[in-house]
Amino acid sequence: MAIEENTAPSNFIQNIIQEDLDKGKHSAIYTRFPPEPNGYLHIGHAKSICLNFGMAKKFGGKCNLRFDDTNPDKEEIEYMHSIEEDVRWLGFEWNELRHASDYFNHLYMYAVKLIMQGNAYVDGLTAHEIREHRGTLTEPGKNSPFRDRSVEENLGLFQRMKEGEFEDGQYVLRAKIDMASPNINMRDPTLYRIKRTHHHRTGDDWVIYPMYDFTHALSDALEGITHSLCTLEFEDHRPLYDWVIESVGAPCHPQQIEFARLELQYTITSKRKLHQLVDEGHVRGWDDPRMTTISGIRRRGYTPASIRDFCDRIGITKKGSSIEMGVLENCIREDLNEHALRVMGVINPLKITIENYPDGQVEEMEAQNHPQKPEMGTRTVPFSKTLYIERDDFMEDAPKKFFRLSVGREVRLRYAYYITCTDVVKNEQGEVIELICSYDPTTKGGSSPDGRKVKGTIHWVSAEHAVNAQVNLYDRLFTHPNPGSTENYIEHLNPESLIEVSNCKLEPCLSSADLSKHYQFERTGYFVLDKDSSSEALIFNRTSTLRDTWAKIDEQK
RNA sequence: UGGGCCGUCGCCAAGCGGUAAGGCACCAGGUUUUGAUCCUGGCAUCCGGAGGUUCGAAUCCUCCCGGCCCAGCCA
Repeated sequence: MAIEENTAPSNFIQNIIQEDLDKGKHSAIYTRFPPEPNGYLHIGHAKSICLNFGMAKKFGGKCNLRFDDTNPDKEEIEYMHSIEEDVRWLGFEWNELRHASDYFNHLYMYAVKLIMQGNAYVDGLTAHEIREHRGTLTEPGKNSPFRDRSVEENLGLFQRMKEGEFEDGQYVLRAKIDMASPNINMRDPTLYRIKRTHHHRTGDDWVIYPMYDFTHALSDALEGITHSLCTLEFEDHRPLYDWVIESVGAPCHPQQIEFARLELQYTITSKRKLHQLVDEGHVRGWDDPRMTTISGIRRRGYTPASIRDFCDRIGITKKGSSIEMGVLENCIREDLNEHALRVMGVINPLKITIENYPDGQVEEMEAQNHPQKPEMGTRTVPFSKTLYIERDDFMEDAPKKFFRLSVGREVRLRYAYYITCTDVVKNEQGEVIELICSYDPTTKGGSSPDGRKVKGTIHWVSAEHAVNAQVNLYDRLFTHPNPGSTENYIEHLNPESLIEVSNCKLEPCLSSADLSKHYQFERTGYFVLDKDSSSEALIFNRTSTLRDTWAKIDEQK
């Protein structure tokens, strides 16, 4: 843990904060993570969470969790709960939990102040007309005919907007800035709109709701935020952010700093598209283990530490970039290699009978829970005449480099005996359904007194003692490295992103697995119990495979 | 094309005028009762390109090339 906290490389935001602290601009820093509660958090949010909470932690400052709940059309309580759960799961605790809606009264008064100063006006143009007046990227906009209403008239109209005298869309409050600004955000942006929607927190108290640019800047200022960290697309909004704060004379002026959002190859990190995957049933919910939502990743078996490590490794810059999946996979493998209990599980069973092993005999073989960590202890695994091994560990016409089982070849059964395959049993279709083997009784525990070597060691499970389970094998959700950039990303869904395998044979101790334990099924991958699992029907999710150099060699042929 | 931002190894990323960190990936070898782990070594004479300033530039200046973002009463 202590090591983890110190591995994050420096980044430009950290440098700015350090400098502000050194120069005495601030005595302590205050950040915030401000999601809109309109969906579940994803891996991209994790980057922002780790940055905001991480900077506060590093410099002994504070960080708030604030729900940016100014658009009741899209927001729900359910999302707020999931967001809180996800932030906590990642290992962070907020200083205060706030909502932009906490400030609705305050915000309204600031708006009135702007009007009185002549910095805002009520516009009666329709949305369509406002768009036409805005101009284009290369042409300046035109002033609204209502731009020069008197302060009194604006005040009256704005109050009547608040009191619900008008229809939705009939009027908006706009900042009076500059319709000819080369920055389109400064062409008299909308500050308030009329929206008769029930708000999940303020109920029907309001029929006017403040817009993001107005709300966000002032919420930051009201909370005493020192560094307002957001993503690159808000760069053009910074002049407006500053304008709002300066114009209302807010108590402090937080510094907005933008960084690049996370792009992860072969996935999607857009709330809208994640919504579509869920709504159209392409996945089984927000927490489907194939989703890169925090809840999906959690169900898949990723650990909070591995996600924090990932966020540290990818860095913070202003450069648009796309991270390879391998980085994320490496993070979880590194963590799980360290902490996961080793067990044996056969995903695709092939029966073997050891003909020279006594009928009915059962031996308890001692196995280590972690070969590099004796302190993690040992367990016993029952061994008998009839076993299951992995189908892939047998090959009829095996090449020389194949270190596993084939007729006439000897391998080691992990923690048990050396066995040699003597015969193959096939069904009418010619498929191998059973192997006949013999064992060497002098090799108990897996080493031979004569010192002879075997190249391969394979895992196994005693047939009569095995527990049955369903195992879900996951692969990347998309076959395209950047599905979000394609015309129709749905077309690029990976049809093999989930393979459910039933009747897997696991060693007995797995019957007492629980959600908190991570396992390595030796030689096949890291697994975790699924939340839908029950003692009658065990279900495991594959978090990740192990690195597989054999597969790589095999592929090259 | 008006404005804003960005360009250092396949993917990330340090570097802030003194002569290219690190991680992932990849390659080669060693250890190993997981073809896992672990260990060792290799992997940019070069920093989008061209000029210029300087004893000295990825770092400063000029021009050019390429990419991303902005015209919601979304955030």
